[in-house]
Amino acid sequence: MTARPTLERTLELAAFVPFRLNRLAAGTSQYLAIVYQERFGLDIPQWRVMATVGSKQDCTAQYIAASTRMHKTRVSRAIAELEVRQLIERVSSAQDRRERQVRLSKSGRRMYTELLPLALARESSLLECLSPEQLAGFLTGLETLERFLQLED
Amino acid sequence: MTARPTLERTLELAAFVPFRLNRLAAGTSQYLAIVYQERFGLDIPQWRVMATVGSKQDCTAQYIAASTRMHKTRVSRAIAELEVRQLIERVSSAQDRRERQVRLSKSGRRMYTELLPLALARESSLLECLSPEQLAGFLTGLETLERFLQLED
DNA sequence: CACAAATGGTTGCGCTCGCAACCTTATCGG
DNA sequence: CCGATAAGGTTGCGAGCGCAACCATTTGTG
Repeated sequence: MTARPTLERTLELAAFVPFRLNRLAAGTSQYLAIVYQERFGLDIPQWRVMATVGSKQDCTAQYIAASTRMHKTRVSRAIAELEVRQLIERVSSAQDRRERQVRLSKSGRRMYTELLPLALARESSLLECLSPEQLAGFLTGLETLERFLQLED
Repeated sequence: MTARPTLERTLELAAFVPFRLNRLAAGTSQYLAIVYQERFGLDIPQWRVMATVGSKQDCTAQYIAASTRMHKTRVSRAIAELEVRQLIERVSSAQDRRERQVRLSKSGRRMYTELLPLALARESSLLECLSPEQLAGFLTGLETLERFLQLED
C-alpha cells in the first residue's frame, strides 16, 4: 500500500488527485452535455433545475438550491429563463406569499420525460467502461469521500 | 450487479454520478484551497502554473496549458499575474522568438518549496479517509474513467 | 400591537473565463 | 526569396457567476 512519505521535491500535477478529480468532473460534464445542451438547449443550471423539479413537483427555489448545492442567485436565474421558455410555471404560495411553488409546465414535462431516459442512459454508458467490481469499488470510495467532505444532503 | 434498466420516471440528482463527481471536485478544491489560497494568495490557475513550473523549469505557456488542460488565455493571465508578483520570470527563447521560457524566481522557488509539502500533505489527509482497499479501488476506477474519457496526457 | 430580526427571492456590480480576433515570428511551397 | 499559412502568445468582449444589497413578507419579542 506504500504509505509514501511526501519527500519528493516536485509534483506532477497529472498525479495529483484533486486535480484529477476536477479534470474528471469537467470531462464527465462535457460527456453529458450532448444530451441536455445540444439536444434541448439547456445549460447546466437549467438542467439541474429541470431534473429537480421533475422529481419533486411544487418545490421552492430554496429547495432546489439546497438539493443541487447551487447558489440561490444561480437557481433564480435558471428558473427565470426556464419560465420565459415556458418549461416551468410558478405560483405564489398561499400560506407564505414570499415563496413561489415551481412546477413543470405541460411542455416542460414533455421535455423531462424525453430527457430523463437519455441522461440516465448516458450515465450508464459512461459507467459501463468499468467492470462491475471496479464500479462497486469506485462508488464505495466516492461515498466515503462525500461523507468526509460532508457533501451529502 | 443489478444492470438496472432505466425505467424510473424521476431522477434523484443526488444519486446521479456526473452530478456527484462535480460536487466532489468542488468540495475537493475547496478542501485544498486553504493551502494555496488563504496561505499564499494564489487562485487555482496560478497554483497550477506554480506546480507545473516548479516541476519543469524553462517550459513554455503552451506546455503549461497542455499539461494542466487549461485554456491558453487562462494560462496567459495566470502567468502575467505571477510575473507581476515576481514569483516567476520569463525570458524570450533564442531559437524561437515567439515563445518565452517560464521559470520560478528566487522567491517563487521559496514559495514552491514551502507550498508543495503542504499541498501533498493536504492530499494525503483527504485520502486518509479511505481504507487502503478503498483507495486502491477508487484509484483504479478513476484511471479507467480517465482513459475512457481520454483525459490522460 | 409595533417594531426588530429573519427568510424567500431578485438584482446591481465586479470578477473570471472562453471565444474570436489579433500581433509577432517561423515555416512551408513555389 | 517571397508570399501564404501556421504557431506562440495576448487582448477585447460578452456571458455566467457569486457577493452584497435590496424588496417583500413573515416571525419573534417586548
